[in-house]
Amino acid sequence: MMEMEVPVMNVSQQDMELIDILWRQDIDLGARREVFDYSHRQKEHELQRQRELEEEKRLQLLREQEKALLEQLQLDEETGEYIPRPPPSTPLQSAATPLEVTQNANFTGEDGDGMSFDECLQLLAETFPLVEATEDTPVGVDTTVPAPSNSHIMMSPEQPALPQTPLSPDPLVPQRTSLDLEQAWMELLSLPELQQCLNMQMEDTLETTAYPVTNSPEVQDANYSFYPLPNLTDVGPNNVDVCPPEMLHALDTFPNVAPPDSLNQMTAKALQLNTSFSADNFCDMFYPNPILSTKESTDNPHCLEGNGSSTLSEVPNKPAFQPMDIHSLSPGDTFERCKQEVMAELPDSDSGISLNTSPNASSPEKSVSGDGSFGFSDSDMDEPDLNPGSEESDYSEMFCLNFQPDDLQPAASLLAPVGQQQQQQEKKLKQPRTEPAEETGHNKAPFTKDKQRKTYEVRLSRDEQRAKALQIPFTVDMIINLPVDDFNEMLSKHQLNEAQLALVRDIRRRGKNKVAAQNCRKRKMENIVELEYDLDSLKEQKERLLREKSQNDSNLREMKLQLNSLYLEVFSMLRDEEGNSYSPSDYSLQQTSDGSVFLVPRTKKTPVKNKNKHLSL
DNA sequence: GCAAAGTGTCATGGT
DNA sequence: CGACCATGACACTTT
Repeated sequence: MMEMEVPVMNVSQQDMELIDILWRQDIDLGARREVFDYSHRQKEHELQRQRELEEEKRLQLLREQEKALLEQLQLDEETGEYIPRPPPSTPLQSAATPLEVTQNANFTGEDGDGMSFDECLQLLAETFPLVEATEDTPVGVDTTVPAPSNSHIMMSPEQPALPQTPLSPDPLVPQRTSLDLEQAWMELLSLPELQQCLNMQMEDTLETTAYPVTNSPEVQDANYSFYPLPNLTDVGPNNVDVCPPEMLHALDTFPNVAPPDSLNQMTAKALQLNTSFSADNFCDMFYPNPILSTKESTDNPHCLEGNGSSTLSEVPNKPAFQPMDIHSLSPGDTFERCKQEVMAELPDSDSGISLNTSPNASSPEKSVSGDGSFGFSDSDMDEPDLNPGSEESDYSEMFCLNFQPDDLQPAASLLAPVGQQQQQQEKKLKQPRTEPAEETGHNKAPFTKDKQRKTYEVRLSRDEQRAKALQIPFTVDMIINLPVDDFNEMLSKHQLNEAQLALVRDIRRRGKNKVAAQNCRKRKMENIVELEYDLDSLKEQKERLLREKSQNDSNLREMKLQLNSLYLEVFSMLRDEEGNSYSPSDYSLQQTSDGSVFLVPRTKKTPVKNKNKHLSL
C-alpha cells in the first residue's frame, strides 16, 4: 500500500518518511495507519476508484476488440473452432489484431475452464495490472512459451502417434490446481527427451521454413532453433503455426504462470498502450525460454537479426503477429496437445539453423536441451547419460527463467555461444550425475526455484518422464499394473520401436520391483514391529514368571518354617518308657509311604530301634 | 554439513 | 524359459 500511496499523495519525500516513522511507531503499538490518517484512507479510496475506472475502460476496450476480432473469425460448425475469415486484404491490417484473435479463440472458442472471456480478462487485470504487463518481461516470455504449437500442422506424417502421446491421458491434469498446473506446465517444458524426439521428427519440416539466423551455423541445438526469428517476408501462411492457441489457452489455466501476463501484454499491445520496453528487452525476455521462441520469433523478428536493434514501436506493427492470430484459430486446446505442439514446433523455428539433431546422428543427448534420450534402452543408457531427474530439473529451471522478470541473463547465455553449450554438454557427459543446474551455464542464472523443481520432480516419476519423452502411448500405471496378457495385448496394438518397447518393459520391471521393494520393506517393518511386540510380551511374561517364582519361593520358605516348627513340636511331645524326652540330635521322625511315622535313631542301630519305637500318632 | 530415514534400482535366487 | 516375487545391497534423496 505504501508504495502505491506515495505517488498519489502530494507530500514531500521527507514528509512521507516522517509519516512512515510515526506510523511504524503506531503499528508497533498495534494500531494501523488507516486508523490515524483519514485523508490517507480517502486517497486510497480515490486511488482504488481510479484503478477500477481504468480497469473498466480497459475491459471495455478489450471487449470491443474482441467483438471486432470475432467478426473476423468464422465459427467452424464442424469443429466448433473459430477460423479466421479469408486473409485480410493486407498483412499490415492484421498487425494489431493477431494477438486479439488468439485471445478470442482461446477464450471464446474453447473455453474449457468454464470462465468467460470477460472473467478471464478481469482476473488477469486484477492479477496483473496493465502497467506491469508492459514491464514484466517474464510475463511476455511466458506467453511465448506456447508458440511451438503450430508444430502439429507442420509435423511430418510419420508421427501419427504424436497426437496421442501419453501426455494427454494424464488423469491428473483436470484435478490440478493452479499451482499444479504450473508444475505440469513446467514438466512439459522440461522434457528434453520429448523435445528431441519431436525435433527429430520435425527435421523434415525445417526445410519449409527457413528463417534467417543470426546465430552461427554451428548451432546444433534444437532449442536454439527457437531463437531464429522469421523475416517479415517469411511470415506467411507458415506463420500461422507460430502461435498455438491451445498453448495460450492452456496458459490461461495457469494463473501463476506467465500466460496471464502475456495476455495482458498482448492486450496492451493491441490497445497500443505505451509499452516502454525496447526491442532488446523484448528479445531478452523471450530468448530465455527456448520454447517461447517460436512465438517470439514471429513476434519480433528483429530480435534475431538485429539482436534488439529494433524499437518496440516497430514490433506491434509488424505482420509477424499475424501467424499467431491465424494459429490461434487452430483447434484443440488440451494441455497435452500444447505440450506436443510446443515440442514439435521447435524444429520449425529452427528451420534456419542446421540442427543436426537427428536421433542417431551427432549426439542428440548432448544437445543443449540436452539430453535427448531417444532410442535409449532405459536400463543401459538412461541413467548414466540422461539422468532423467537432472534433465527434467534442468529444463524446469530453464523455463523458470521465463518467469523471472528481470533476468536477461538467460537469454544471453542461450543465444550465445554454441561453444559454451558444447562445453556444458561435455561436462554433462563427463559428469552425468551432476545436477543440471551446475551443468548448464544458463542455469547459473538467478532463477533457482528449487522448491518448484522439487515438487515438480516429485510429481513426475522418472519413468513417467521417460515414457513421455519417448511418447509411450500408455500410462505408467497401465504399463506396470496390467496383467501380462493384457499388457502384451496392449503392446501388440501399438507399433512401438525397440527403444519404446525396451523402455516399456523396463518401466514394467522397475515398477513391479518398486512395488515389491515397498512390500518387502513394509513386511520388514511389520516383522520388526511384530518382533518388537513379541519381545515386549516375552519380557512381560518373564517378569510375571519371575514374580511368580519369588512368590513361590517365599511360600516355600514359609512352609518350611512351619514344617520345622511343627516337627519340633511333635518331637518335643515324644517320651520314652522312663518319661524322658528324645534328643533331636539322636533321633529323627520319619514317615513311611503308608502314613505311619517312626522315631528313627540317627545311629546305625536305628533300624532295630526303629521297630521298637514305632509311633502311632 | 552430517547422520538417519526413505526411496528407487539392480542383481540374484526362488517359485 | 519367462514372468513374477522377495530380498540384500547400493546410490541417491529427503528429513
